[in-house]
Amino acid sequence: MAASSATDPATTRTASEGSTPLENEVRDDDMEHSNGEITDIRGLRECRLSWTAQLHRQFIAAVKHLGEDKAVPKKILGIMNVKHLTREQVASHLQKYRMRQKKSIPTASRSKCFDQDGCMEITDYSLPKDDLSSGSECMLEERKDYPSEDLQDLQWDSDKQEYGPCLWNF
DNA sequence: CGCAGAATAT
DNA sequence: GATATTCTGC
Repeated sequence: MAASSATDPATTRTASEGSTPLENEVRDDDMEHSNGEITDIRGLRECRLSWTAQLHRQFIAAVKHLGEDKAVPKKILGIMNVKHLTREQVASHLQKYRMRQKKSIPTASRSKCFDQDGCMEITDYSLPKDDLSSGSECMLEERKDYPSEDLQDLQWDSDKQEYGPCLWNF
């Protein structure tokens, strides 16, 4: 458990973020080799997108608007209108999102209902427009009157999830 | 050939 | 467990 994986994912930017804090230039390409040398730096690629609750909301809102069954990465991407962010990133997250539904619903069906990880109910699905540059505006209105059946996503992470200038390095 | 989905790897 | 990457099907 020495776990030195002090990733510290949440504290992306809290208060001040004026001075380019991270400069990712580390391209450690050291593959593992069966020599006596330590080369375990692999796996330490911190460049993963942190899906914050705010980002989640835009994702969820887009999915809800399109329809869970019709929501495809490209459309979600377009509706979210987040400058960076690739289709793969949305697709990857979409998998997780869908996986959660498939596991939550058929499992309990409607018996236990109370989750285990303390999912907090989000009653505010607004589309706050993150960044915009082109005239791509999305007028989406969200209501919280979904069928109470799909109540699962989101995990209110402490209080770091203040939304603002989403700036992940690319 | 691009996109979406699942499978797999990190 | 979460996200990225890879592979396959369409």
